[in-house]
Amino acid sequence: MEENRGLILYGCTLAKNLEENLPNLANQPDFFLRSCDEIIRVFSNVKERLSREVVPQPFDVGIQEWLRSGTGTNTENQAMDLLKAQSILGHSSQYHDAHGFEFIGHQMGGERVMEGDAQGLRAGRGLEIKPVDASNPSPETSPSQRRRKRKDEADKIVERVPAPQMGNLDLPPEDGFTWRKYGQKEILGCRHPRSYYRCTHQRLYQCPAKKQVQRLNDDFYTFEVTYRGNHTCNISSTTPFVSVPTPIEHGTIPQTTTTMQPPLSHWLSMEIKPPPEVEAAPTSFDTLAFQYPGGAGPSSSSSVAAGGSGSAGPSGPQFPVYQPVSDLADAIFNSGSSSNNSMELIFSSIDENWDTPGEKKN
DNA sequence: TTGATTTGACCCAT
DNA sequence: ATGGGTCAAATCAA
Repeated sequence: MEENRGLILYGCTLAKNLEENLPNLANQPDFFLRSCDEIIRVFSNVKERLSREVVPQPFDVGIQEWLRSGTGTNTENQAMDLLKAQSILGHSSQYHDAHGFEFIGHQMGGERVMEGDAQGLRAGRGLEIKPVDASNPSPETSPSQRRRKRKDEADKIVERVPAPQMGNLDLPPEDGFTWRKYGQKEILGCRHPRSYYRCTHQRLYQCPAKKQVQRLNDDFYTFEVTYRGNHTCNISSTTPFVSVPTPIEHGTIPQTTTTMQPPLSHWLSMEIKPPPEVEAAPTSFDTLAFQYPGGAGPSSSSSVAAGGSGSAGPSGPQFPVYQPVSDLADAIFNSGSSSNNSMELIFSSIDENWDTPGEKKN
């Protein structure tokens, strides 16, 4: 099952890369085809594997269980899964991020830590996630409650993530959601100002998610990101199918199976090495390589993730058994190269076809 | 024109 | 009284 997860993540990653580079592929149909073939190969592999496994429950439920148990704060597990996936597919690969960090995932006393070999280790930095109290997942909902946040320390998750090492160092780490900055303050005892963000879709969807971003006093290259509230908007800027650590997800099963995004800065920052046959393609696979948001990558200059999207649908991660690749390809072809929402289009298209009968949408 | 960012002011918890 | 979180007008950028 771990291997399957890695394969799926790898497939999604390839699709994401393809989506991000659609504008560059207009004149390279051959490379586009090869990329599609690779995606097809990955998902076909998953399909075969799943079909061989005995699944004692409906497939989509199994996937949701899998997502619930295997994601969330386990970005390092995703890293290892992706590594395994490439191994399964016969790709020689090492697991590096865009800065050449070699990731080592391990667990320390309940706290999950992802360490990089270079500066990350030097600074004792890593992915640090502190779910505080899952039993009280009450997102802020009304203006009258907004001043009570300080009391409600339970409703937050604190992460430490590495800052971009190149490009605009002031950009906060990407986490897969789109955020709108609404404030910045100098904080007593803090060398750097604290920035306040809320979900871009706060108004449209009454999404209460917020985050604070602050550099550490003693490590300019590390952000401490505090998440509060739970996304209800179902709209993310990047890859679907993965869960982000939010208070509501710790402990109880969320009422809505809103698919959350991981701190994508972590697994998006991991370079996916091209498979040999793709490397040999006329166009280097490097054009599809991940680039760190805020660095030289395709990210927008804003504080948030670049275009692309990947709504997983409000009824939770639906996963295809049949037709996924053809639908994906159709969506890509129909989305147009200039669309910023092509992935959203893709996955909404997929959702339409993969919705399990009986499950209702929001 | 529209959406995002900046920044000073305001409000509330401590 | 003070500090942290948010608001909202002004400004910027696409």
